[in-house]
Amino acid sequence: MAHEKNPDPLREFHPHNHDHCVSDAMAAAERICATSGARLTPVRRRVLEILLEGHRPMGAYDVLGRLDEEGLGDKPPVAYRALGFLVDHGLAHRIERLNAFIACPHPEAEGHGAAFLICRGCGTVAEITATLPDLPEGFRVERTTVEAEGLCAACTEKAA
Amino acid sequence: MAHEKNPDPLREFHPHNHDHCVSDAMAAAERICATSGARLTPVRRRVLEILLEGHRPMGAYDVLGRLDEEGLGDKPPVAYRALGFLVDHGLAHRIERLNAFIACPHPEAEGHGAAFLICRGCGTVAEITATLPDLPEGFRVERTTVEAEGLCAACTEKAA
DNA sequence: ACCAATTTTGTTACAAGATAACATTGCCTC
DNA sequence: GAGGCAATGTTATCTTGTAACAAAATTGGT
Repeated sequence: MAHEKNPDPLREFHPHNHDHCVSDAMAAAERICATSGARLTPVRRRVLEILLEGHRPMGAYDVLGRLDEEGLGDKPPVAYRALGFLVDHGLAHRIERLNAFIACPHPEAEGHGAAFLICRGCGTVAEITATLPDLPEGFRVERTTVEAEGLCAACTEKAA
Repeated sequence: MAHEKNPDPLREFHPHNHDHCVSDAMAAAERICATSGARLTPVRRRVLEILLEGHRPMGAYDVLGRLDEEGLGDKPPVAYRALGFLVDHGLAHRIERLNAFIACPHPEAEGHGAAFLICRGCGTVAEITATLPDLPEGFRVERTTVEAEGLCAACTEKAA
């Protein structure tokens, strides 16, 4: 079974039924972990849900606060370890400019070139697929960080 | 007077006369500040020199340590303010993945698309110019972060 | 079922990175 | 030489992230 086609990449900037994002991404995460043998333990699963529900970048300590409320842990390594697991398995991404993490909305489509549009107005972040143009030879690229900060359409209007 | 043509972008990964980098970039910085009216004060100038001499990404506290040795200040804001000035004026860049700063080797050629190749073997960082491929419409990009981590040619050999 | 190996979790204690806020000094202009 | 602005000095605190080790849970072999 193949994954669905990648929907509107700017969906994040518009109203949409976010429950679908959450349930779809959770189902995809289950499949990915089942396939790879990775263990989506309770804390890891809950952290992924928190990120998906938050629907925007969250700092490790934001996530930790949520875990603490739910009795799942209150020490930094708890959050960092779960977040590290999710990032390692492509279920979440780290947004470097924000020192924050965001759930990957379509983890089964990944591997290649994830890029992020960060609206400085509303804080929304959209993940898009961007192929990085030819970097010089003589350097073996292993991971890329591509983040664009600016204003989404709605915030551009408001600012006008 | 126009600036020189951009030399080998992977120069950073090879031996080269780094004194030239330093003096050229300092001269360019002086010109830029003279033109724009920005004030390249002693601490700011010295921080730029430190970055240029270091020739690789340096954390704010690394820079502060150097300043302290020279009696130029020992409180974090001293370093952060000078680094902020340099970044704002395109004389240095922040490498997000490393929480570090690096001098711009050719500040008069900038404005457009700076990207960075980060060798995880030797820690060297090269700045290149990369045009970001078409991002979706409906988002006004103001700044981009493009960083590629991997192995430079020399470190790839060593690892083999 | 039991043991050994590995992975995951729990916890302490820090290290590292960054900024808010306010006082002071220097610089330019009129 | 007074007023305004830019830059510096300083305190204190906040945020982000990790090293290190102990304890518990899971897995796999027999």
